[in-house]
Amino acid sequence: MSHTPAGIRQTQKLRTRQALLDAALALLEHQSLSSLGLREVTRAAGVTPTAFYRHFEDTAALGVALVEETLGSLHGLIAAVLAETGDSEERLDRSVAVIARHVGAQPAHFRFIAREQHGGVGPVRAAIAAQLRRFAEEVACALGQEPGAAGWSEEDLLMLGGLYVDHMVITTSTLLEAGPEGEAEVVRVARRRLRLVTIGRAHWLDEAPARD
Amino acid sequence: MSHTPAGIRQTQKLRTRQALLDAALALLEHQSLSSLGLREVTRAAGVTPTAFYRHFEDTAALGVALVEETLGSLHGLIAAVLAETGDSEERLDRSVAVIARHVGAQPAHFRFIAREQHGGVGPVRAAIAAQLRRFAEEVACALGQEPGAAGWSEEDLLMLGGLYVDHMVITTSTLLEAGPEGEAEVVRVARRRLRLVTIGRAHWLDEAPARD
DNA sequence: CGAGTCAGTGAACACTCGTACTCCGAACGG
DNA sequence: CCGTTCGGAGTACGAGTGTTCACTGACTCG
Repeated sequence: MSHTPAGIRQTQKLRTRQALLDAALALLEHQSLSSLGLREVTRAAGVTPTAFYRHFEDTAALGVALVEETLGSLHGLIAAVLAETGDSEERLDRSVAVIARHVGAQPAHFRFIAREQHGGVGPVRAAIAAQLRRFAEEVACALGQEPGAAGWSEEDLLMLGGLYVDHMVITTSTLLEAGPEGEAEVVRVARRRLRLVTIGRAHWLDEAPARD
Repeated sequence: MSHTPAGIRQTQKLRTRQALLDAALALLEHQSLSSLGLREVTRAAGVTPTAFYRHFEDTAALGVALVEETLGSLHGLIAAVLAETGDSEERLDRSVAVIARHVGAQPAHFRFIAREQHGGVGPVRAAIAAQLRRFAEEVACALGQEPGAAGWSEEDLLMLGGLYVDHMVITTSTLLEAGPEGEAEVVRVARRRLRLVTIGRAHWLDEAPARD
């Protein structure tokens, strides 16, 4: 339903495109994008190397597509979690839980992001940085609408949003390293860290100098 | 002076070994370790591919050596900075300044660390993680000896040390992305973030629940 | 001095890689 | 219905890869 105006042709095209993306993601579990071969991907996807060019110009372009696939659908989700009612403590726990659940559900996607955030492929780095900046802005916006944010400058809100987002990223990669059995401990420490930040937030206006 | 018991032979060996490390580091500026070719390195170092095996088993082993070279000499430095007298604000500014100076002095080394921290080469990831864990422990130890740390559990000190270390890493990679001209702004934001953490630290015992 | 060690050489191995061709045949649009 | 479009197959090429092997010659040490 909804709008699927595509014919059989475009459907098949999208199908193989997705096969390429999936195959690449599976291969990227144990290596990084810069060492991923075009042929390697097509072999795993069950297509000929030449077919790759019908969908992506580079493996770099494929990487950018993977970034969109992973992070593109996450926007708004954080804002939604932060917008729910409850005190700081509750919202904090919920946020961490949401992250842990997402990472547990699609580990390969987040491993890819963590790996390529500082990886060797420029366009992919840029795509990830752009998405994370958007996240930071969204978080800052959500924080700005809380009552506790009165008196905060826009710059400090962005700083705080970036802080939260960076910690989100760190937490995901720590979760991936820890594996399922270490998840509980990682979540526990992550919550403590965020709690400390929250406490600092509550006293920010009392003690932070106006300017430097 | 000191102890250089090595003959001409071992000296030359160490010289080419260093040439390999330097060449690799230069090449790693624009790519990641997993895509770094053995031949590529030897070519840049002015040696034949076979000579590589006299020094390293893998490119992975070379990566581990690079980790040691970059982070091995940094231990104690942080503790020294933190041990200096002055209030939190001063120590905080000094720490950030030290980081900025080191990153500015040897950007390639830190770019390598940031890139391979979550990169595709397992042994290198492990080596970096081990070094960072040591840093976190050292920071925790230094913090524990301050008067303000009275009443803190060892676990919370480690949590805080890890928080500082992770932020150190984030700051370095942000500095690298920003380049020399953006350094001042990055340092400014980094200081603010640390200040927020410090404020949270000051009120931690008042508001943090005992256990979860 | 002379035997032994060993860092580095050079050639050859069997691959994999990205890319440029031509060609096929099913889906498309007038 | 028929000509066109186009996703994908197949083949081939040159370049680059990691690794092995026998070898050389300068340094080391008894």
